[in-house]
Amino acid sequence: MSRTLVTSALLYANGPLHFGHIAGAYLPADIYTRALRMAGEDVLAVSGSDDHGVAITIAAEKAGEDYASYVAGWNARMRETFAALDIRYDIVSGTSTSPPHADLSREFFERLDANGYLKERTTDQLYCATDEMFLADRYVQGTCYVCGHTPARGDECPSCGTWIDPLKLKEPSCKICGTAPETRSTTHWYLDLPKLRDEKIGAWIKGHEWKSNVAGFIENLLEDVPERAITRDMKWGVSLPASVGERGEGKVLYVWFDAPIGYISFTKELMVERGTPDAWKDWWQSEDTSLVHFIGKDNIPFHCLVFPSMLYGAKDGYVLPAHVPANEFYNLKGGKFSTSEGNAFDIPNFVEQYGADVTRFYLCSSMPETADSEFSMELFIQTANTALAGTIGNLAQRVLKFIDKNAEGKIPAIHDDHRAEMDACILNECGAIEDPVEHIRAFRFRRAAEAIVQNAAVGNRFIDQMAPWALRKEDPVKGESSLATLCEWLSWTARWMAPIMPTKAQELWSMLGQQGQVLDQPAPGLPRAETWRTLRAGTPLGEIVAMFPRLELPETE
RNA sequence: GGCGGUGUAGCUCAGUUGGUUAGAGCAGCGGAAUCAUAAUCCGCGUGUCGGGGGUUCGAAUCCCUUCACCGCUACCA
Repeated sequence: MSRTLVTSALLYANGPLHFGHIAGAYLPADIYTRALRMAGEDVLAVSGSDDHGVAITIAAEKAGEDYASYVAGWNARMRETFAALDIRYDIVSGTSTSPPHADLSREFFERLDANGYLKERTTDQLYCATDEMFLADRYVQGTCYVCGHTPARGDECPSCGTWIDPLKLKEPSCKICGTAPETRSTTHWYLDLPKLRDEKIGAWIKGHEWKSNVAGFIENLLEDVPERAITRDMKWGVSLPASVGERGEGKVLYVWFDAPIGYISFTKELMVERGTPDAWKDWWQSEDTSLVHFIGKDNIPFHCLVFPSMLYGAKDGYVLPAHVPANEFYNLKGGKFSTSEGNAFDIPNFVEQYGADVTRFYLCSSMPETADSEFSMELFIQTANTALAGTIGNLAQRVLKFIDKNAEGKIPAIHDDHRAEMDACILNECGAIEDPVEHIRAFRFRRAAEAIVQNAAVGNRFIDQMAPWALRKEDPVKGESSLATLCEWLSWTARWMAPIMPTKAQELWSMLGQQGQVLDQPAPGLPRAETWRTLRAGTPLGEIVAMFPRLELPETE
């Protein structure tokens, strides 16, 4: 049986999730997972936090917290945000807490080494004796040796644009404590990406079909692939395997190396919890698995080149990604989402005010699929009121209330005399019908959201055309048939909505008097005249509520 | 500086491997209907596809150039 393994980019644990992350990597993964599951497929969804790296240690020290609790704090915030938005994974873990992670990461190191893909190299680097650490370029400043500008960062001079070699910087100082660093030599391991590219990954990338916005990016990436260091001189991280001996002392795996391995570690962790410790191999080392990485465009090099290189280089039967549906960036109108500037919404707060499904729908319909896009409060409110309250919510309301008043609150029967006419009208004459799940499978999320609304509009045309309020007097039996048809349509609407708006879909499902969870229903696909009617006449409706209350633009905007 | 992206109707965006009169949603204008959360339905767009040049029988779609805005610049994740 084929399986789909869905991953969402691990959140770097030094800040909260904002809508850019959500629209880029998490919401699409959740929608995709739900849609495939409705279609009866076996799906595993994995995500979590990326906990290592210098940025985190510095931020934690600034905050006066130890690394582990600092990271745990952001991880907890991430879970809250997922809960608020109803984004679900089979496991959300963290690279510093997942039990199998350190060993598995070391195993990757050893296998890559044994297979000849690692190189050891000694270089000089700046070392701060006060902070007891080698300084990354961005943590050094000094005077530019080309133009004399001060301060110049360790990587680039803001004045003349020269690429700075930190070792040549005049009067270098540590950005953290301000003291002058010294030069020390250190040994590191490098991943031989050029070799991996030439052996396999280059051809694989060229032969693979990528999303259009990904394709261009990685092609020219291939031209100039560097060997990349995969170790660092610091304490916070995964220590090197014992097999490298004392040369590995005081060193850890570089954060980008261990981070993607987290996807595998978390899967292992989950399978251990489930009592099937070997089952992770069915997902990671089976030809039947379709591996899908949801990421933002900043992660394209890692997920299309580096991580596949690692998976291949381990030579342990790992699958390579089938799809990397990277999104572009989602900006806040007039700027970008930034945690530091306070122009990022507090998501749980936002959701409490406007509702999870409305938020999910708007993010889905404005997702940066092919180009950067933006979040606008005005458009959010407008979308909620026109597409959701107006087209979908109102369809449910006008049909169900009418039945409540005029048809005893039970699903009416379709009469044989009218069946053909009604089917032809709603299935063929009231407008094009699209299957949202089909779009979701193709990673066309915006189109999927649009399709749901379009299908609801078909229902609105049908009711306007049939005018059951007039038929009630002229031809009551036909009126009932039209209402029966509309109830069927609403049940399809609920199922079409489910992956994107699970809670609202369930609400509609219950209003129709249906039992169980709408997400447990098979994905509906497109209705066909012979088989599309499934409701039982006489079923009493549930309590009728307004699905999408109209929203107003806040004054403060 | 380098690399990359974007620039299509008032707004947000689609435009597949170049090909009939360049599309959607929202907003706007006109009309119909009144079951419904003043929610629905119908009709209405002469857009220099940022500017300029080129390739082609034919380009928003390929090439060159130019302007504007944006992102990244790899011991940053």
